Amino acid sequence: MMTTIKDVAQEASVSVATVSRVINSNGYVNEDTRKKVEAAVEKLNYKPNSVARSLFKKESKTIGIIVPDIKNPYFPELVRGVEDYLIEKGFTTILCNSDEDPEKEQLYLDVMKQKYVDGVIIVSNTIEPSVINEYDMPVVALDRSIHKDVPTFIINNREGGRKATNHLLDIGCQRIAHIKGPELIENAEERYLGYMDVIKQQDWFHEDYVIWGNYDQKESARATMALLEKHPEIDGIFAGNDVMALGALKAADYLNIKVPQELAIIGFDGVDLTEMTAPELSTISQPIYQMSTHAAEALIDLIEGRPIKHQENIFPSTLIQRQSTNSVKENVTWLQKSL
Amino acid sequence: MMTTIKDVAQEASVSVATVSRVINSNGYVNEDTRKKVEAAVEKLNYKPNSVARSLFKKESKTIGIIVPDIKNPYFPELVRGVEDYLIEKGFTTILCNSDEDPEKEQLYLDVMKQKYVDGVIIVSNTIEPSVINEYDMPVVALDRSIHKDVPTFIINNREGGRKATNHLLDIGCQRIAHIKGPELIENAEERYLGYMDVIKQQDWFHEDYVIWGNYDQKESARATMALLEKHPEIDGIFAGNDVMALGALKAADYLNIKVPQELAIIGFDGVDLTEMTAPELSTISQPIYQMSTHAAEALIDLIEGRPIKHQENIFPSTLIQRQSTNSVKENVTWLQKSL
DNA sequence: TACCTTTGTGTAACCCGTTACACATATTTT
DNA sequence: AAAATATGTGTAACGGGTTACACAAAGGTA
Repeated sequence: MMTTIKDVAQEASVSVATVSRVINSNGYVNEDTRKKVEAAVEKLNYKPNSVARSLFKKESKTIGIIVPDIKNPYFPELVRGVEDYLIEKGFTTILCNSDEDPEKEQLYLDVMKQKYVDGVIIVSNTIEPSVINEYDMPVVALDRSIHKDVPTFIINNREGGRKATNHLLDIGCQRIAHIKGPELIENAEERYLGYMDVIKQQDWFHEDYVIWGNYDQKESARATMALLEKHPEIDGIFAGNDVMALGALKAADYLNIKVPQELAIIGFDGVDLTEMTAPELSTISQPIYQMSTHAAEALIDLIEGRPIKHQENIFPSTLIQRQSTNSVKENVTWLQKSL
Repeated sequence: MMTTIKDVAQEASVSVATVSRVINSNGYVNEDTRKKVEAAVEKLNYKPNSVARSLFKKESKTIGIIVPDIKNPYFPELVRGVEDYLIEKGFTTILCNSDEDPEKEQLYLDVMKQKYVDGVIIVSNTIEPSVINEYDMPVVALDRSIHKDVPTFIINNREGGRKATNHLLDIGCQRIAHIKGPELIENAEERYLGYMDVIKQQDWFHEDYVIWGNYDQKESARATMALLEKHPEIDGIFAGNDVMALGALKAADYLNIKVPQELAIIGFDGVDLTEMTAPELSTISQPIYQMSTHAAEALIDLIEGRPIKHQENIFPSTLIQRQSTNSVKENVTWLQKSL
């Protein structure tokens, strides 16, 4: 059915070893022989069988990426960056949704190990470093750090938290609340600490001003409703991610509080969503695509035995000011720009 | 390094054939022997090497899914449905972003063929049926049909288009425009035809009322701006997908047109996004997750040689009415429900 | 000229499972 | 009791590549 290396060898009247040498460009091959073989390959439309090659070489030109849930708007861009980079380098990408469940993570790692997957990019805060060790595969951590021995690609979340909070102060907010992400997720904690760094010097700070949104829009909206009803003095909200910021926007809309005139809102991550709403959402933007291609690049370096330049790669975040933190609703949006 | 079937055989003092019989539960194995082998497997923590198995069996327990772009909000849910179903059945999922480029599609198919990928789920309107034929792999088409010989999982887009348009009429719209998706995409054409089915009987219909949004928010917003400025009589818009509906919402906001009081907007697809905006977006919802698990199920049936029940699987769409098509802004949202 | 190195190619072992086939013993069937 | 069938297990070929090793011929060096 499929043409094999034997067929090509026969067609070109050489041995399989020679064919192998030609297609892999290694060892000595006479110029005439090479041409004969290439002609045979062409004629028979031969494509080497990756599985056979994998078996011998103990590699698969495949990597896995484990994310909590591809439906979370942060991850498609991340995955896209990884996949784009890898296909370019001749690798295919296996997608795994872990739901932050350590058992699922291990199941995926088991399967991948058995398939000789060459390496894994992991977004996780539940996985134990010892587990990774056990599998003895190249691993890099993306968006969330796992252990100092695992090359890590993240942004400075704490500084981002400070940027967001300072921005709200800069535009004149007097009482700033924070919607915090899940307790177990390190980046949520860091963003919160960034907020605290700035806010703890303010004499008006009140512990009620930190609410809990679980990186979920609906929970965030409910919590924001409760907050705004109890503390109508709040005039600025820094949400730990964009989805929660949209929840806050929702709550404000429901309570007929005008954004940004009466309440300024800023999110975190810079997902595409933030440009889609009205008002458009200010955010601390992560270079998601860049981070992911760099992580993929590092993984390939690990796989191919090259030294990793930096174990810890911290990318800069960028404040993007849009309508949700403008005191006058007249800043330039993409819609205006394009007219 | 890794334990192999030989190690297990030695540990249990049996042949490799017997070990293979035990782990695959086929052929005759004495109860005592089985236990001995199982103990050895346990003791050595043996996991069979999938690559060796693949080589012999010419199968890989891996499938591919080709989507235009995982960043498009419609696809994460689709991919999630497929992945969830397949991991359950012991298959892993390779993700491919084609950007609707036939060359990329072929590149992915080449790679997958070489890796003995067992089957492919394709979302494409560019791929030629002859190409699929060439590869001789199990294929199902999802969201977009390819050819009548390829099992297809879609919704009735034309009927959905009619539903959307009729809904706008039902709530009292007098002049209804349509934002059409890309010309080459069949489902965009169908939704447009559904709109026409309803609208062509109206004496007020004007060809200007159909504008072109390319399934893109920004293009849609621009086109809508132009439309509303030229035709202020428009009081209802049916957008060919949710992202374009958000573009229309954006345009309305920019022109200070109140939604839904002055302009009703309805989208198509039912992606999560539609619940996130304020106002929440009415939409013709697709059972995305269901469709994708059914497609995955059919693919497995094909792979394992079972007959496919239906070549063409058309799922029902559902009208979801939310704030963007309510003449009074008081319908129940998830935020209210949860209070 | 004798010896060494480089070039060129084939044979066969190897990667690690699966299974056809052979063979032996146990259980039924007639 | 003989024949037929079911049960249990091992040997070795196989899948389709890669590469160590052997060997031969050509080119270079002293």
